[in-house]
Amino acid sequence: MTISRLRVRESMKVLPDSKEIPIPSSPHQACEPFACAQCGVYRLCLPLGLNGGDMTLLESVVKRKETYKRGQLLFRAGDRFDFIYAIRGGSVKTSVCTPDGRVQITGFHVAGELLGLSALASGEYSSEARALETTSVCLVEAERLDDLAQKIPSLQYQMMKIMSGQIRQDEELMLLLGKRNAEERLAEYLIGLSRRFAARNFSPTQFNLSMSRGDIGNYLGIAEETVCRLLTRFQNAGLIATKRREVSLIDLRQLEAVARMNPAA
Amino acid sequence: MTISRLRVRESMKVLPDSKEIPIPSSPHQACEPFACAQCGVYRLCLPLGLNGGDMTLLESVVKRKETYKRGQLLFRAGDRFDFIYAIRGGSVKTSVCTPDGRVQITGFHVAGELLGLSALASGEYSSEARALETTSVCLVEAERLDDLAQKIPSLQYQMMKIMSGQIRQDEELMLLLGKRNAEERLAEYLIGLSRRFAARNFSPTQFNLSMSRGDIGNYLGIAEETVCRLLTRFQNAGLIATKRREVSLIDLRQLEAVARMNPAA
DNA sequence: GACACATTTTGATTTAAATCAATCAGTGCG
DNA sequence: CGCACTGATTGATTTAAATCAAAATGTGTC
Repeated sequence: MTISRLRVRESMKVLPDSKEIPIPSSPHQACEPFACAQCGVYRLCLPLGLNGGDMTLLESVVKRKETYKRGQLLFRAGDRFDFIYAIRGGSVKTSVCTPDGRVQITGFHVAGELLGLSALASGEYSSEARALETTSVCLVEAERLDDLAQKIPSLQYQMMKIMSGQIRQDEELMLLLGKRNAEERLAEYLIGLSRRFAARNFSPTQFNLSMSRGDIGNYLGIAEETVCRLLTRFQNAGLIATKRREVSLIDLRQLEAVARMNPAA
Repeated sequence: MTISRLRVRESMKVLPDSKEIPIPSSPHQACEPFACAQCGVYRLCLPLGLNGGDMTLLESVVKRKETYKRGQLLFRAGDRFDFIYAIRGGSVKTSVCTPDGRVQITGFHVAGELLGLSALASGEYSSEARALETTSVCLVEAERLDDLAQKIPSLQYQMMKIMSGQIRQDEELMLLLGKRNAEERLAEYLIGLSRRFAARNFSPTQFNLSMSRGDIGNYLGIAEETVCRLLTRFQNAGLIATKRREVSLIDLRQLEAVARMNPAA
């Protein structure tokens, strides 16, 4: 009795990704100490009205500031939960995988975003995080988080808000993975990137993808080849222009029509 | 230039679900007041070591205890965030949808689970929740949540843990939607239900599905017909037995092999 | 600069699952 | 009871996207 046809599809194979450096025993150079208040992204990573005193308190638990190079791991699934990571610059992908090695990328993260929140429940990271390019982060010691939250009441609330936002974002991704075709997924993806860049005062119509076509496909639940074909199709239709990892969104309105998600904009 | 073929697939259509009662202007009977400490599921909905005093405090903000009948809405996406819902008994489905009306069910929830957490970030619910059968819930006023958290330090931490757990669970669903075939999805689904029932001291091998085949398919990102076909296939293979919504898991080990997720277990 | 290697692109073919189309239980009701 | 209705099941056919295959384009390194 064969339940399964036992054929292994491409999408189910492990990403080889030979570019990935195995395990960095210890991350790279530590940055010079500096104040959160002077950080360009602190508003994003802690979007709360901390007063001066609280800020100092916060700084006291920001343990280290480190940089990772392309392909390096920040943490892996199963690692003990030691730190919350706040991205200062660069970009990171997070992914989960099945015991048999299939990988699903669950997010691409840029400056101002927090990593490692899902580890709170169990004390170990449930996903892995890997730098897509040279990336610098701040680390907040998990152990001192409780302390800190006690001393800064608004902090815990803010963190809950961030987690709540994460849940909402995950709901969107589920909707995308479950109910949208390949074309809509990719259009939606480009629009989403555009919005995030806009929120960070980068150009919303012209940007550089730090992730490969394979990563995009994996994230969107479609094959790498399909990503290429669709990009070509969008380009031929005059919606975008691409040159390798450089993308220009030419007709955002039409792109939104393809994504069929945000009627107005 | 046709970007999209513009064909509307079944999976993209709105669920008609004519059984669903439009909007219950006000929910049904309110239960008699009672103590959380005596609630059969309080350990599940607040898995924390509250001492006597804290428990009393908690009870003071549990606003109402209500029941909903099959098909009734607890809340809708866009509604103002007024309450966190804790399920005492019955079951609820939550879903999100696109502006053009496609629906993705994001979870089925049973006794001891909290609903509405993703509303924290924006102040309005991002998903809708609908009772699958007669369901009773406790409501915690959102406004008094801050207060309460201040007074019971461990509560906020526990809520963060719950949210963290939700994020983890969503990651699993993304993996399932993005990287697993129909057979694996359904097998995994049955196993997941089994575990949840086991955790609540119900039979892990024999249970009643409160959701329709259509709901299961929607949740798993596969067509209703595919759900039926696979259930038949599993049955023919001697893995399960089904009679309408009654399911028996006969060979859990083999079922796990099909899901190919939890090697040991 | 040329070799090795990684990434992207394009084309041909296959396939898992969707859609289309009946039919078959259960359930409730006048 | 028999009629209407919802939900579940099974079969036939179509299709979107995967897989297989190959070439083209970049990138880094010694």
